[in-house]
Amino acid sequence: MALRPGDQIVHKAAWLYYTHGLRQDEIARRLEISRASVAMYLRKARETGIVTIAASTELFASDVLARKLEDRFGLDGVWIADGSAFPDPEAEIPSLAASVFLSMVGSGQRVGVAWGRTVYAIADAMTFADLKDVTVVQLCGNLGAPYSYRPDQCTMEIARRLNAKGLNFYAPLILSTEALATALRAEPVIREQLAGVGECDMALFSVGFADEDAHVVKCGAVTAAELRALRRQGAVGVIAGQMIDADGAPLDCEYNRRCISADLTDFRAIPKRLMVVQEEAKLEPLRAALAGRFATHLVLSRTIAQALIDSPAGQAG
Amino acid sequence: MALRPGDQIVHKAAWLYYTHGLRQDEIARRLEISRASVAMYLRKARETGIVTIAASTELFASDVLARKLEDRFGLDGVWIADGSAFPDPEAEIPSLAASVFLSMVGSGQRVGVAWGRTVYAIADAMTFADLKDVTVVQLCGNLGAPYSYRPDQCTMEIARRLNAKGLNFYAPLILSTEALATALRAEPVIREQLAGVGECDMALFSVGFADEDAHVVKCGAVTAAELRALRRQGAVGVIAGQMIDADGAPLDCEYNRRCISADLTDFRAIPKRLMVVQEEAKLEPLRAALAGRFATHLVLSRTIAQALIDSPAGQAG
DNA sequence: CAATCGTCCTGAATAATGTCAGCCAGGAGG
DNA sequence: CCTCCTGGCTGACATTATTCAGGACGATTG
Repeated sequence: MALRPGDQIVHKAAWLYYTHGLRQDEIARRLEISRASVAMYLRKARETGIVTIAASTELFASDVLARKLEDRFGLDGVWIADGSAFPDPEAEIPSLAASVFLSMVGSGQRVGVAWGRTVYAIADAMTFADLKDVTVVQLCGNLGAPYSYRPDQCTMEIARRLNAKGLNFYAPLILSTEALATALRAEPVIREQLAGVGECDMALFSVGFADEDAHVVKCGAVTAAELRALRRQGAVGVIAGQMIDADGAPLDCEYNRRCISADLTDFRAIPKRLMVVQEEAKLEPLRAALAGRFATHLVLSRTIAQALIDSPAGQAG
Repeated sequence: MALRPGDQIVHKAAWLYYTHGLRQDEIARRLEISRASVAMYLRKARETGIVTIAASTELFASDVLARKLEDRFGLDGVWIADGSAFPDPEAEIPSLAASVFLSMVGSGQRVGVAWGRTVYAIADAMTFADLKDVTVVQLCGNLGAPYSYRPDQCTMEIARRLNAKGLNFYAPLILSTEALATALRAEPVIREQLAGVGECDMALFSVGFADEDAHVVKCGAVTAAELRALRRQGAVGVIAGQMIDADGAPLDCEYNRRCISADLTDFRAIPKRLMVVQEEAKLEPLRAALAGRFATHLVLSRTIAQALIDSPAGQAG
């Protein structure tokens, strides 16, 4: 808590520049250092979250299509990335999602984080912030080692950016037998962590494919054949590692019972649940997730948003 | 909610510049406008809170003296302005307080605001922010017309800066008889507003002098003679227009009963209560306010903080 | 104790940004 | 139909910020 002496001057420069609007040369004079150092300190201040710069996401929320989606699916907020703020379309959804996320978290909160390529990209696009007393908890177990978007990495990276405490989950996502999964869930450390899900103020997650491209397949937790079987049983999407059917109900299957992850009923009790969908092809899982009312807030691309509106009303909303 | 077409381009420019880090000339090229316009839009975006720039207040909180005050008076946060971030010592406390305040409010919250020179100065120093669903409520009745720091002005100004809804109090602060005050308190509009105090998530206030310099005297609500009498009865400070004694208890006096303002017990039920003390001479009222546990968070100058530590332990902490 | 390394700093050149007088289009009023 | 006015935009220029090669200083090591 006590500032390192080297950081003090960074804070001071940042304060004078951003709060009082002094010019860099004035600051240099007052602090008796060179102008170049001031510029350097200011960059450091921005990079470490000593100063926070946030642009409004209003642009993406103020849109008829967004309003329609809110009404149709009973969502509290929808943001649509349409590539009109172009640079690098790949980066747009993650950085929009990161901004929306940051505008939703506040000091003192507890946020649950799932995992996946999308969540990792969001973590990566997130600016550093200087929040107080924030806890980031991992919503599901871990994948085997040599996989790049590991759940614990998502959690830790977001925690780092928010200047928050990260709570990792010390269990694999998928176990080989139901019995082992049950036993592990009963372990105090794990039970506590699972119970903690209900205390989150918000959640950040995406929805995954339930097909051969699913992360759980790619990382070897499930074979392609097993997944095809699950699909025949009705799996259409994956939320926090668990299979859901087209109505958004957790699939009653052996796979889900082998899975160590947030209970989806507890999950739905979290007041704010931000879902981010990046891939154009995820219409089916997305519809399932919405039918299951997993999200209260949604970030997606214009094309998939349009597809959602065009698709038949079905069981949702 | 639907952006005015003229604002859309401002949002877009702000997004590209601050979120994606493009240069102004790139943005100009993409948006097919001149670079000068981009610079102008960006200024507008900063001025209207489309982009928010906040510097950490850590510098002022990380200090042994602040820690000591927290321990001694059981406060959740203390910030000390010591003039080391110099420009214009007059402006330092208000802008620090404004930054602290902004870091404490979040979207969806309800904040109560008292009044006074200090609160007005804070409102004035506050940057514009782009919060959602915030309500700013006035904590006490209004003063007579031709006075410059009117409670309703404080409320409305802060509401304006936060992009929030302001709820004014349609009653005078002081009435001429107890009977009238009682009758007025029973009016539905007023009763509702008074009841609303308990629902606030945070409060912003200062503590006033209980002497001839008090605002209530200057603005003519109370005569100097009346105030001397109150002082003899034990009044040492003023919180939201009401007299408190050295122990921080509301003074049981006719004046307080004529006063339309937040019930101080309800007030203390607000979870976060930020008190700001600007004047060096306010040691006595400050001690009273702390003894009464009105504040959970405190912003003050180094000299008065030091005086507080040096003063005998008394009944506080 | 000198050599080596790393860190933090600076001056000067380069790049980016802020400003302002003036221009243009469109609306109101004569 | 012209004139004036307003608001929004621009080009050119002045100001301000960033960068980077190199220098100073202190710590570490052989």
